Amino acid sequence: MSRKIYVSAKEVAERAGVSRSAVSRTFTPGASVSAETRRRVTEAAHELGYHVNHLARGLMRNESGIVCLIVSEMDTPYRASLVRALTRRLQSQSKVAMLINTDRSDSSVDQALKQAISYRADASIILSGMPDRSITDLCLRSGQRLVLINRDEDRDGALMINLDDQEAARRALSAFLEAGCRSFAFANSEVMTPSLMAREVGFQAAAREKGLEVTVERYGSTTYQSGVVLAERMLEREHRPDAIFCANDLIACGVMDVARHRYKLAVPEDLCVIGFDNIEQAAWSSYQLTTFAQPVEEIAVRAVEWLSDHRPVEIHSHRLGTQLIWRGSVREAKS
Amino acid sequence: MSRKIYVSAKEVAERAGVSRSAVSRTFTPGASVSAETRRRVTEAAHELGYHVNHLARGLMRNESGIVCLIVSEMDTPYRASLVRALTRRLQSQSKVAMLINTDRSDSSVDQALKQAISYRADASIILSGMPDRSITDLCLRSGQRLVLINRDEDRDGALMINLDDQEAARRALSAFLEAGCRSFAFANSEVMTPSLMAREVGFQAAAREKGLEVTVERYGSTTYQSGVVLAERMLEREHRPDAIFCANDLIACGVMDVARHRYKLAVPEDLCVIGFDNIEQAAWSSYQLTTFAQPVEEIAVRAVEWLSDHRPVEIHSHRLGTQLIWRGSVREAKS
DNA sequence: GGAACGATTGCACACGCTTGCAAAGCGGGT
DNA sequence: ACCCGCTTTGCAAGCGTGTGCAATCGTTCC
Repeated sequence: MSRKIYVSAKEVAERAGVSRSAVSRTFTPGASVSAETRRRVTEAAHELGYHVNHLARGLMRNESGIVCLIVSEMDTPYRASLVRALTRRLQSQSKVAMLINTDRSDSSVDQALKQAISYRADASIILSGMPDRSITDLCLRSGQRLVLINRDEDRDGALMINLDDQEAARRALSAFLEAGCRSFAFANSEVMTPSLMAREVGFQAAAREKGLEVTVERYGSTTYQSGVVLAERMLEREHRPDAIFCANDLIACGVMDVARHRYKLAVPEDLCVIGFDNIEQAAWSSYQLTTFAQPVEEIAVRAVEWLSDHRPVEIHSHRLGTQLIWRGSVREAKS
Repeated sequence: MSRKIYVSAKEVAERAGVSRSAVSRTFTPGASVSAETRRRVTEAAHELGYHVNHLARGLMRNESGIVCLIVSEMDTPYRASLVRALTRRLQSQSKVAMLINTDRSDSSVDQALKQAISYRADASIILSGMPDRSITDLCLRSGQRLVLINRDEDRDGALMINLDDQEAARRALSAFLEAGCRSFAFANSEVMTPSLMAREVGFQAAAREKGLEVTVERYGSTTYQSGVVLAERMLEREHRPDAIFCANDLIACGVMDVARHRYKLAVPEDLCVIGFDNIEQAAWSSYQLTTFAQPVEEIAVRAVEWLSDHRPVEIHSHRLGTQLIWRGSVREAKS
């Protein structure tokens, strides 16, 4: 099966009886072509099924139109929705997403960034892991733009988009307090992403300000199964918490299921739960989880608008707010 | 911010004191280079941060290494897991996934395929929608490989991967029968994908063979919310079904939640439910949904192995089996 | 009619890479 | 010493574009 079958501008030019440059210009917005030439070219192109070769164009322009999304566990609800929002946004700016899957290891993120470089991506958006500084430097030096989402470490020249996790944690605590809760716990994974840690630390700090203690438990990664284990550990105890703030909606779902099915606790009467992310399942009637909504759409907008912003960049960091979505996993305030 | 900052093979060659071809060959597996030259080149390359330009390489070789994944609603659990499996698999073959989001419309799929052509993708994998024949023909003529997953329509030269939906539907019916169910329903969306329809038709046909009737209800798309509406319609009736086969796990979750919370039915005692896909949530203890597992990994393997298979292709179609995962949403057979 | 001017167009080079081809190097066998 | 065969290397052509530059064309104005 031969392969050099794509039709080229040259063939279109011959068919249309014009020079090759005319073809090129026809497909270059803002170039100078007469209406007649353009017509003949587009016609010939259509007949032959010609499409500009973006690889060659990228070679010339030093601008491939490719943006790499570097992400691990992308089948997780929150990640998936973010990836979707980003690809949509990119497409609307006539860029295209190259999806690179990593495991949690930073070395695989390094590997992914090298891929990005090889394909001369205009930018890379990192949703998981933290690459080595030498690699990010290389990216930046190569003229690539870099966006870090929810990774706190600094990289000069990269755009960092973060949430106000601490603020959210404080709100969570006051929601619990208004509901009359007395004993607080935080259910975390062992992943220790800065943003996850900020939730934990923020929750603890807010409690301490009120003279309250928080039991922190950590286990595994940010999954439903971890939530199951965490809940078992927490609810086994003598003094069970009556309020659990979870690093994550998935964990929260696991916690709720164990609380209800295994310990026969009623949510929110016996136990209040707050999650984070507002994944789709949080709204399902089995959970009705009160949680913080990540501004996924806004994250995508900010990330992508920064990519196409050709001015020398000033703002390198956004801290976006989250919205507390009230559902049924926290008691109504006693009025 | 200037842009032509990527280091090229020429610079590496100068630094290493060799010809530019030597550099090229160093990075071409199987090319003839002496150990010494290779060493000097890799060293220089490393120092300068050189990475082969895949755009230019693709231009020469007529092989970009890019594979387009064309998909709608990719934040849906099943889709997300498939996308993940595919990207992983592709990466392991040192290909890379370009992710294109479409809405349900076929025209947006056409658009996506044109993108694929523009980037000279080696192949396109279509997970949603059905593109116009003229476009797929163009793709094939251009030497692009095409994989259609779960879309039944024929396209000569494309690989089609389907599930044995009908067979699964039959198994669902006999599972219900063994559980002693009497009144059967099928909860479908209005999407009418061939594969969804096969489940419906297969279920109905199997029932008819036993002289039984199936109530079919269709609504919306294949989401949790549709499941909610479908369940309301079905359970409102005089004669409620005591067995519902759902086109989809998401629908099944919606159905179960409505059955339990709104109609106070016990699953599986009052109502048996079977889903399809085996999404992660099906295993959550709030659902414990008995469902058919799609062989996601195998789909990915088959799709990708076909892409790198350079022999003239013979087999153009796979029909893969599904596995019934027994959980708690169907009664045990009375022994 | 001629000049001046702007809009089009074609030529040719550049982008960074691969690869066929021929020249060069190297070693061994006679 | 010579020749043969194999490996290594450099040269240069080509992949499909974009674009600066100069040439051409058509129009308007005096």
